[in-house]
Amino acid sequence: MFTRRSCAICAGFEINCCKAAAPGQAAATRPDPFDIAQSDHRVPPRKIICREQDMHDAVPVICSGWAASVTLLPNGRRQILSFLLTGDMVSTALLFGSTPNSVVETITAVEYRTFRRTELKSLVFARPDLMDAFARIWVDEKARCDELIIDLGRRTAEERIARLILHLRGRLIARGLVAREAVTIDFPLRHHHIADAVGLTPVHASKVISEFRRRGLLVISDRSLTILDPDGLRRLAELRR
Amino acid sequence: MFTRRSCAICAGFEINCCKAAAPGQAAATRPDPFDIAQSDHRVPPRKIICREQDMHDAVPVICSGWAASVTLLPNGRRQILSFLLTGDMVSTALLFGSTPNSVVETITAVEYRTFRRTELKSLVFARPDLMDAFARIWVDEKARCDELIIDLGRRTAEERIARLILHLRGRLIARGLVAREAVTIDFPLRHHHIADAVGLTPVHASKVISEFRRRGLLVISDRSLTILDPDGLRRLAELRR
DNA sequence: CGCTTCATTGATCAATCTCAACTCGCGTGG
DNA sequence: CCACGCGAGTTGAGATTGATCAATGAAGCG
Repeated sequence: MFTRRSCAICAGFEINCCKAAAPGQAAATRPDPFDIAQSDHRVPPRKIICREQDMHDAVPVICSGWAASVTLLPNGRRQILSFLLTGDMVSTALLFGSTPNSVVETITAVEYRTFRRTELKSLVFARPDLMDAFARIWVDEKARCDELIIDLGRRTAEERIARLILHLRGRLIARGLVAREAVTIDFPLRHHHIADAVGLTPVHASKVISEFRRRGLLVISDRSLTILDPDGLRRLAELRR
Repeated sequence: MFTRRSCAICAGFEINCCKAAAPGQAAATRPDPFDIAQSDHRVPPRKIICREQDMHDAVPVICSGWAASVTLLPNGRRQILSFLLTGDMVSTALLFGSTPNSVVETITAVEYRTFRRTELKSLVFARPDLMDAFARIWVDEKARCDELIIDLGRRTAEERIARLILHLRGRLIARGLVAREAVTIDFPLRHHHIADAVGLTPVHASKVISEFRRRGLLVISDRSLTILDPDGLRRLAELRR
């Protein structure tokens, strides 16, 4: 079983079915987790966790590390639909047995835990409080989805990349995985991840990031990100011109 | 109260809370609809139905006509997140009181019906069968959202437009609003709607559509769409090169 | 040590945008 | 009834953004 610091904002914890969540700091404020089947996995970087078919009865939650949900097009192009961070459920739609047309790929080493879909579903449905927690996760997921549509449809390369970076940082902060005031944070994404997430080529992403560095906005190096000019970056991310 | 032919696949009917659904053809196969508050509205084309704030306690369902959920950017650009057709719920996330960052604009004249959020929510949650129906709607919505991300991120203007048209047609057919074999269908979208939906400028959308016409794939004119070469269009929509 | 992945940079190309001009149809008000 | 303005579609020219191709070097890893 994994040990983590961040169970308190994990999807599995909010829905209170993750056994790892109970023994630690959570015990005082929470009832015992529901006893539903779960299985734990450890995967190295750059591996595929689950393909379309594997998902029929399993709902995975990321316990640690970074992954991405990516769609592969017949012509070899890739689009990352979302990054999955520590504490993320892979997809809320899985609870209803929808077959995703994407694949989950690890970026760093990843620990994840899968729950039995049917069990998890009946548990969530049986309890309004769990359903509310679940709904919150779902609404978040949808909101990010909409944001990405706007980014891809109507924003420039610079704006997209600036926004991606700020959004990721925001999610990490919201999860308590990064201090709000931290200037430098772990950042395992390669340029090709960024490119695939915002609909650009790795070459162009590299050019934009280099330009950001040149302008003193941020530095990405050695698997870490340093935001030197948060306001400048935010201005860029919000609005062109 | 509105009269319609298509209640059988309306979101409001599936969740069985729309009073209009019961008296007609549905009575035989369905129990009486649940008695929750609803209010009916009629709006002319090119009007905004609901802004962000109006939505606090209302969940609208389109009874007839076409509308679009659109986001307005500070620099004047627009992105259509989804088209809303007869029978569509504006957004499943509304059930959970999420505030959308989009506005619903009518394209044709629209009739819609709003339900009280809290009532609808407790009704759906109380009954697993309704919840399943609701979940299906939600999963559909998310799937279309993901598709759009892929389109905007990784497909050309031609592919995007071809796919949009085929998808819309597919939805209309699935709803029984259009015969599967129909060659010409009602199509009230302006070029700027298409452009805003697939992240292009109206002029470029116009050029692509003209090119489609020149190649004998389809004709859009006089508020109707004729697909002359469905296979050619499908081939184009699937895969570049 | 050799291999692969990754980042960088420059040159050139292609897709799409911007700007502009023109047309058409429609509704409105004089 | 006509003039007018407006929204919409078309088309062309030129500008811009981002893609493609190619070469190079650095870093990680068996």
